[in-house]
Amino acid sequence: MSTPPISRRARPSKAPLSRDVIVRTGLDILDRDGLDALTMRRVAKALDTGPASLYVYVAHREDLLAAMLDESLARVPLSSEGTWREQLHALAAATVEALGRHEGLAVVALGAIPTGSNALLVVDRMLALLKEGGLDDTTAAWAVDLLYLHIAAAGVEQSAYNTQDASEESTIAKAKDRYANLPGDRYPMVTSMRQALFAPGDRDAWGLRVLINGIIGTPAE
Amino acid sequence: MSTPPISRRARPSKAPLSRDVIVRTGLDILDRDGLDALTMRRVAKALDTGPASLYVYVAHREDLLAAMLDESLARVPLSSEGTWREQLHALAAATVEALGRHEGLAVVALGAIPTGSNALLVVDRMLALLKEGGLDDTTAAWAVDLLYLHIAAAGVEQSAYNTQDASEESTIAKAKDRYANLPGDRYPMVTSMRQALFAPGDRDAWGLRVLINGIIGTPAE
DNA sequence: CTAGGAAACGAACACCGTTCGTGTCAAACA
DNA sequence: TGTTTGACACGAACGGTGTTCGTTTCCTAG
Repeated sequence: MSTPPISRRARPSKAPLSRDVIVRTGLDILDRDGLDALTMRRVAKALDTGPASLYVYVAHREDLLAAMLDESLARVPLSSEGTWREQLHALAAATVEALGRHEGLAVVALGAIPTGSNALLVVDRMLALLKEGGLDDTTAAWAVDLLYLHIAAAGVEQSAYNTQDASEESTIAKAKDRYANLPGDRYPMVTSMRQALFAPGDRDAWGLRVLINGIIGTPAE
Repeated sequence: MSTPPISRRARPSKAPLSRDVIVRTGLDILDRDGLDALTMRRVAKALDTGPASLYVYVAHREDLLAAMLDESLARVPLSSEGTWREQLHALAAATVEALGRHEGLAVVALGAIPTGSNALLVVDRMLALLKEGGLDDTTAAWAVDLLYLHIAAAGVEQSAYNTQDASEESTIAKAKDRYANLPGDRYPMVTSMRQALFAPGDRDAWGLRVLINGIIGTPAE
């Protein structure tokens, strides 16, 4: 194709590139088409440019993902009403939900020590609430570690569940099937408790209650 | 190159392909060179064949990873000594360690309902121990959910820590640095508790104690 | 000894992340 | 005002990737 080099002056004033618009565009694509679709080329095309241009603002794809993670953590409400327990529960639940809303982002948070500025705000708030609950420094530090790990993991789970290809058979239905046809002698408990395993209920809230109860009742060392 | 088509008869009796040898070769490569090195081409080359040949036994790369995950779960000792609590703790810790030994494998376990035959054995044993502890069906079911989630997440963390490129500066040291230079007014707790946050200690064991204590003290619904 | 079917394979497709060198433009300086 | 400069944008390419297709090879069953 012989596209003559159009002066950018002539074009209808393209919005300038910046780290922020790249991150936001990335989140758009992620939400619309999933993690596999989030390629540097795709982001570049959405911004009407080539992939090379992105590398001025972003070191590599992982860097972009980390920035997207922190951006999506910006929307977590840091304070709420109630006792410190209720506030901690609400904060954790909100963070899980923020992570769960974008497929694959929570995985980025999982292996790493929180470092983004918004992630650190969440951690800071958590520590404050734990201290308000009367925990000593060591227990509070370990607790925030454990909570953050759980939050990231729960976020992964939630996003995996949210992002079910409507086209293919539900993952849960498949698993149910598999559990139903298991040899009862090799897996006696799984087989006999099949019903309870798949029964509905608010497991997320229960999990957070378990963690908080356990933290309160288990001083470090 | 004019390599004349050598009849396989003439070759020194290449070991035949099979799902098992592919999975084992995959684990070898993963342990030796990391997740990024685990490409279909690399596995094929290690087996002295082309990538296309693998697809007879393996549906796609993810399928291979899932098979590798279950294979590495085969080595988890399912029973030990002590009270049901101690046994549950040991089982969970052993599973975390098995997952943590192979970089990136735990991530595969994270989003999914356990379905592999070895994963199911672990789940079955956990359910048995929880029932031995006197929990009702619903609580035991939710507890195994929560424990499995934690185990997978802890495995990811451990493998991320194990797989530190010896070449580059330790991730922990970098985080310590970042925490040291944080604005104290924006992150008061993180800043003031910096010491406790990075202090050593057996956080993994504490985390499991927290979970088990919490489970015992938090009946479902 | 032959026919059939499963396994292995070579080549290719459509992408990917990332880098390099060149071009362009707006602000800073003379 | 004219010129320099340096940051940004971009086209093209490199060296890979997972996966598929059509063909060839080989073992086994008749």
